[in-house]
Order: sequence, then C-alpha cells, then structure tokens
Amino acid sequence: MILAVFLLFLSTRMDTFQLFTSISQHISLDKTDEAYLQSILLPMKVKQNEFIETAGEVTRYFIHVTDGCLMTYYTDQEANDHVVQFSTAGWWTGDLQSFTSESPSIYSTKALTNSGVLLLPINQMNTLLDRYPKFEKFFRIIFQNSLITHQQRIIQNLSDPAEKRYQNFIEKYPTLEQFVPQKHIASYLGITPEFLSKIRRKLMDK
Amino acid sequence: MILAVFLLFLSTRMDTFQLFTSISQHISLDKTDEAYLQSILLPMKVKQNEFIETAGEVTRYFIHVTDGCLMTYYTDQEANDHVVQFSTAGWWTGDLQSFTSESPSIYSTKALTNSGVLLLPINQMNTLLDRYPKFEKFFRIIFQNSLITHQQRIIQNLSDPAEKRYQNFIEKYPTLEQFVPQKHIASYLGITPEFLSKIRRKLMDK
DNA sequence: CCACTTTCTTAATCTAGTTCAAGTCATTCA
DNA sequence: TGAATGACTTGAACTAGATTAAGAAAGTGG
Repeated sequence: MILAVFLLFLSTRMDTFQLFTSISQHISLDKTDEAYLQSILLPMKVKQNEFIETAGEVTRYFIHVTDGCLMTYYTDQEANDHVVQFSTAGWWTGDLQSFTSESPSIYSTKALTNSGVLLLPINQMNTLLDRYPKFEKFFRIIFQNSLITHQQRIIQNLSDPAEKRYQNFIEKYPTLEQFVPQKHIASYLGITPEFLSKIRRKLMDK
Repeated sequence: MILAVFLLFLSTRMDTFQLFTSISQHISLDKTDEAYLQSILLPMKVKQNEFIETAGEVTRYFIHVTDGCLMTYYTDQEANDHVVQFSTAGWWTGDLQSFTSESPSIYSTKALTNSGVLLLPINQMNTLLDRYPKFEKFFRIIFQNSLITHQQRIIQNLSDPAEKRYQNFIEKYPTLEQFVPQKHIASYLGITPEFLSKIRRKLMDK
C-alpha cells in the first residue's frame, strides 16, 4: 500500500517534471508553487483518436502535452477539417475564445498518437492567476510567443506558394511527418491531400 | 509660460485618458500607476504615410494608437506588401518577434491617416513589467485576445473563399473601407487589388 | 490650373490548386 | 482468410484567383 502511494506520487511527479522545468525558464518556481500546480493539474493518458475537447461544447481545460501529439482543428459547414495546430511535448493548446467567453468551442482537440497530457481546468487556471500572479507573466510569455508564431503563419500563407509552405513545415517540424497522416498536414498547409501528394512527388524527383 | 505648461500637461493627459480607461477594464490602476505610465509613454502625432517602425531595424516601441489608423505590413522578396494588421484607436501594435529577440524587424508600420500614438519604448516596457507586475496581467489579456483574433483569421483564410473573407472584413471593420486604400484591404485578405475590384463589382450588382 | 502620380477598373490570358474518379497499398477485424 | 476501411497516388477536367496590360478616375503638388 505504501509502495502504491509512493509509485503514484512518483508517476505524477514525472508527468509534471518537464512542465516545471519549462516554466522555470520564464519564472522562478518555489516548492509551494510547484505543490499548488501539482494539486490542480490532472495528468491523463489519451489513446490515439480519442478526443480531449469537442466542438460544440464549452472548453473545460487548458491543455499541456507531456508526450505524444495532439491536433486541434475546425470543421466548417462543408464538413472539411482545418488544422489549427499540432501540439507535441511541451506545447500548450486550448480554445482561448471559448475559454474567455464561456461560449461553445468551434474547435476539437484529439490525440494523433497515444499521448500524455496535463489538464488545467479553466476555473483552476483563473484562481491560479489570481493567487499566484507570477503565472500572469508565464502565460503572458506563452501567449506572446504563440502570437509571433501565428503572425508568421499568416504571413506565410499570404506570401508563399504551397510548395514553399510545405518545405518550411518539414523544416520547422521535422519529426511530425513521420506519424501525422498527410491529409492533416495538407489541411494545416491549406491545400488538398491530392495536391500535397503531387508536391511531394515533385520534390522527390528533384 | 504657466499657461503653456498647463496646456502641455492637459494635452498629454488627454492622450493617455483613453488608454487608462481601457486598461482599467482589465486591471485596477491607482494614481501612482498612472503617473508612472504617463512618465514613460511618448505621445506623438504622425502624418499620413509617415513611418513609425521600418523593416530591417530593431523595433524600438510597442505602439498604442489613440487616433487615426496605422498599418503594419511585411514586404516579401518580390517586393509585394502583405498587411499584417490595421490598427485603429485603442489598438496596440508592434513586432513582438523583433521585440523579444532584439533582431531586425521584418515588418514596417506606417500611418494610413494623420494619427496619434503613444509609444512605449521596449526597455521601458520591460521595466514596467518588472516594477508593476499588474501589467503582466494586462498584457497577458491583450495577447490572449490578439491570439484569438489571429487564430480566427488563419481559419478563415484556410476555409473561406475571397468573397466571403471580404464580406467578413467589412462586417468586422465597417469604418476602415472608407479611408483605407482598397489595395491594402486586398493585401490583408490575401488577394490582388484586381480581384478585389471584381468581387466588389459582383456584390454591387447583386 | 495643368502635369504627374496613384488608385481603381475592365478584360484577356494564364496557372496554382481543386474536384472528381479510379486504382494501389496497408491495416483491421470478423 | 478475405472483405472492408482508411491513407496515399495519379490523371483529367475544371475554377478561383493571378498576371498583364490598358484605360478611367481621382488625388497631389508645383
């Protein structure tokens, strides 16, 4: 029994270890901060193709990926999926719109591989920010960096042709191509799977 | 002389009044906070077509628009401009990438009309955040909201055809069309001015 | 007030990327 | 084992939007 408790403790510690390390790069964390964070984060294993959030429902969590890969996407009226983001270990994801306005989310988030996540329930996130203001800084930095990335993606979508966008993608996320279905990458790039297939062929031939 | 000093004071107070009001919607500001902010913000008038920041140089300011309209844009290798953002009264703009990494900016920001701005020098912004941590919360919220907008724009660029994107634009920014040249709107939408012209014609005929 | 430059439009031609349809592999699962 | 399902490819026909070029309209400045 004691052993079981110890193992449980060890296992949740391991889940959060990476996260604490990454947070420490931006703000200083003492044991109290860590303990509190530990107490509100829900570690979870998700199997391939399982959903964490579903379009139509109000977002419940801000999600931190510890292991594996998630995909957040939007499904339009014609039932076409559009990938908003791939999230691998160390990334945060979640629908800030739904989060802020408590309105139903237009995005779904599911696991592309068996994955591990830490879920931060949104009300807990709010109290975290109130009680431990240093996390304001942390999330300010997270959002600021994310904003930079989003701006770059907009610019690239406007100025680069699909082939260049694809080359850019594999350069920026070299590991993703190995386990993410091409149709999702096509969606992220804003093209059809057929056209991505042609681009790949063309680049192979070179 | 006394009158002149008084008028100057009044004028800078007026510049910052709107800003203080908008900040107060997110965090509580006391007189000390306001005085400090007042002391680091540089009020400026910019004439139409004047630049505030220029691509190739490290960003010096985080910019708050009090009046008029700015445009932040990227110029690609083929010398095509791509509009990142239009900023009207109440908006913030600036290149966070250059800002964070102190690398040359790839964006330029210029005035589309005679405008008024408050410039927050980047080193002052850093000390502001250190000395008055409540501003971490303020900018966390600003960036969070901006992120939502950017995500929506990405999704729309991926899923909507140009005509719908244009309709969406005039719905979201109804006043802009009256004084922003169409070529810039076309650029923002990711199409050529010629094609925007056709879309407008088509919608007129309806 | 007239020259000059910029903005907007129109039309013809062209192309990057889509759609549709069919076929090839793998994988799954009864 | 073999039928079914999903992922990827290939090719032909098609279209949203780009390019080029030219003219009309409207600012802008001297």
